[in-house]
Amino acid sequence: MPDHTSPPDKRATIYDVAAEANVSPSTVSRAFSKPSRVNSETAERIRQVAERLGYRTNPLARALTTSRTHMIALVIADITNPVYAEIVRGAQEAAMSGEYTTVLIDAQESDRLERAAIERAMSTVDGIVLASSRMSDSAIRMFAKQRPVVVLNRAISDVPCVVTDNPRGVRRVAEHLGELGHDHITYVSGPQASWPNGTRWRALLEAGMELEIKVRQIGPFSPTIEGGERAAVELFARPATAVLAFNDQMAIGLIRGLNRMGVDVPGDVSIVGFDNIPAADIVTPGLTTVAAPLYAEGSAATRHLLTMIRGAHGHTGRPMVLPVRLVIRRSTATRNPSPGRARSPWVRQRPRPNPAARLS
Amino acid sequence: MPDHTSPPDKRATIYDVAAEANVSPSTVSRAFSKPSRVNSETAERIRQVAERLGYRTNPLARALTTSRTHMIALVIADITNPVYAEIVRGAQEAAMSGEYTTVLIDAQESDRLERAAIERAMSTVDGIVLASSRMSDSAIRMFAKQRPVVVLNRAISDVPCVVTDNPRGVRRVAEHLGELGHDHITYVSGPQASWPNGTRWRALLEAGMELEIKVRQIGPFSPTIEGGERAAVELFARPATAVLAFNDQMAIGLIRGLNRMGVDVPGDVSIVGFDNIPAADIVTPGLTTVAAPLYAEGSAATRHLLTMIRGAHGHTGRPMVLPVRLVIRRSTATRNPSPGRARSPWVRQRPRPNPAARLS
DNA sequence: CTGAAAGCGCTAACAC
DNA sequence: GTGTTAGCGCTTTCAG
Repeated sequence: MPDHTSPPDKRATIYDVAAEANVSPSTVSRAFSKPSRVNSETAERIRQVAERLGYRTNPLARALTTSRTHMIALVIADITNPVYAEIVRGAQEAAMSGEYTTVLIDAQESDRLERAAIERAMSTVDGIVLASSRMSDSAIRMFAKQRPVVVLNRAISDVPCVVTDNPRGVRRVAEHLGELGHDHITYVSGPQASWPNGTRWRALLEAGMELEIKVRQIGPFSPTIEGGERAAVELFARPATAVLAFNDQMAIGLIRGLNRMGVDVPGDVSIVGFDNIPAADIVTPGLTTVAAPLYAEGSAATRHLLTMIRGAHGHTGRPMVLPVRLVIRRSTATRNPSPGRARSPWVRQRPRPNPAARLS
Repeated sequence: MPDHTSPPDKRATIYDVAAEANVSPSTVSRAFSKPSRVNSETAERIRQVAERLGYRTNPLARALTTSRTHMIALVIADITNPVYAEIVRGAQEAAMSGEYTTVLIDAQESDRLERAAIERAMSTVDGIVLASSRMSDSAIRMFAKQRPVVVLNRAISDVPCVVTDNPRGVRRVAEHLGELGHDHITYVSGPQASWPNGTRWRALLEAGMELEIKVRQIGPFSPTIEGGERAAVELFARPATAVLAFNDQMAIGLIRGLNRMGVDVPGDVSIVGFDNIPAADIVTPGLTTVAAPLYAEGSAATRHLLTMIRGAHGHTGRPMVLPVRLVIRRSTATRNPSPGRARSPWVRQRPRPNPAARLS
């Protein structure tokens, strides 16, 4: 049984290899650097010896001299939110293939926590990907001054950004809802510190203008199922026939909350989400939502970060924008399906005993 | 606009502080170590100077001498699986409060990937938490020889483990199903490399024995919604009235797959999952499942790891076992509700147009 | 192409 | 308590 009281095994060092291979330590070092600037014959011998001794270059020592740790930080707003899973995967993959290790930081939707965690990791990483950061622009810029930073899902001038085409997504939602006969859309707002939240609302305002659809906003609510349930209560007091939620979790919460109060989705109200998380496909009714290329987001941001770390100037011009698409499921339907029923959509104000009668 | 071509700002070093405060570097060092073994007056002065100079101790350099990086690795089987979210949170929290940073590694359900990633991180971390590792026992033992390791959701002799009370959970499921009149339970198996998978099956065998319930197993399938859907097809060929799935994702996939084929849950078949992920509460019908204290798992494992890193011998006796509880929702029901209907549960072999008629 | 020497920023022995 | 002296394992000048 291993005893970990004392520091772990001393591994073979560069000196051991050097001695064994009859060369100087610096030659061993050179044999392991990128363009192996060593006589290919001795290089081979060195590699053999290293293999035999189980030598592994010590990243810490290397980092101390090169000031490159080969680690990047990936900060996400909330690990509990499934959207980040694919983003993390994309980032990991890109990092891996660039010989980089990823340190994941979960900000738990807290500005304060996020800053603290980044501050701690700062000196240990070569760069940072900020996915859906809740920090202020100025805080982000401050970090960006000390380390390469790429921001995901947010546009900040002077910092390289990767975003999805929110305006286009919202526009598609508005068109879709319009075609179904809705002339009024309620936006259920997420965290105010969230950049896409503001962007989506503004895009909706604009789309409403062009398509002659009235819009309004309620909230903010927490971007969770629970937040959506709370929104349902408020929505119940100020009825609507079509709702766009900040994200899928909120949309799912909305459906649940409304059902509980006897409101039928999509019979009484159509609901649209954002993100296309896996759960969007398993709720009843299936959630109409705007899908983003999550994996690509993580991967693009990370690749961009790596090029910056390697010396590029991070083209800070326009943010890189990734396409989205509208996924239509069952949570959206034509308004007032039965023509004779021109009443308010919220006719049944009393909870029905069983909300399962939505055969429509 | 910052130029990252050259290494980032040289930060103030211990020497700068020493010079400014008129003390030796080692004194500065001492002033920053745990029991600050320095004249409290000069300690204060040093701290002031450090503050003014924006001095931050360089963790890399520190690690080089102490061989303690203050980082641990947390390896999870699949970041896409929501169970890990809370585990990660628990681990992060525990790590944080122990002044440790967590490096998250997503193994993507791949033995190979897992090993590779750990090998890369190995020399950079002081210890490892292996959550639901897919590696062989011997591989794990090998790592455990080089670094402190705590294994989560798996029992391996000679390595400290934290597990949940799978046998008890399964037992409760069997009892519950038995009370509902089921005399036969089908276990839908997950990954064979998964320890809890085998454990749960064996526990079911045993419980079946005692409670006089017949059991059988199908699979293995991938532990995802898709895997569950595939299992549904196989299940359709060999009907059952009660099913225990390896995890919630599979259970949800099962429900979907069965519904699609015209089989009603829980009317025709009762389904139970494992884990109580958030989605278990939002599917229709709500999923009966075995809940584990996810956050506590992550936190316990990590705290244990930290004590080992600090020199304890990792009491390798029995694994630490955490309690579970059965969460009963709508996916389980009494067998053959209408007494006159003593037919096979799979009477409707043709897909029904609408599976919503489950008012039970 | 290779060796020698210096040092990254910090801590750990030792002395005083 | 505090200063002095060596390094941790590697890279990087600078010579040859």
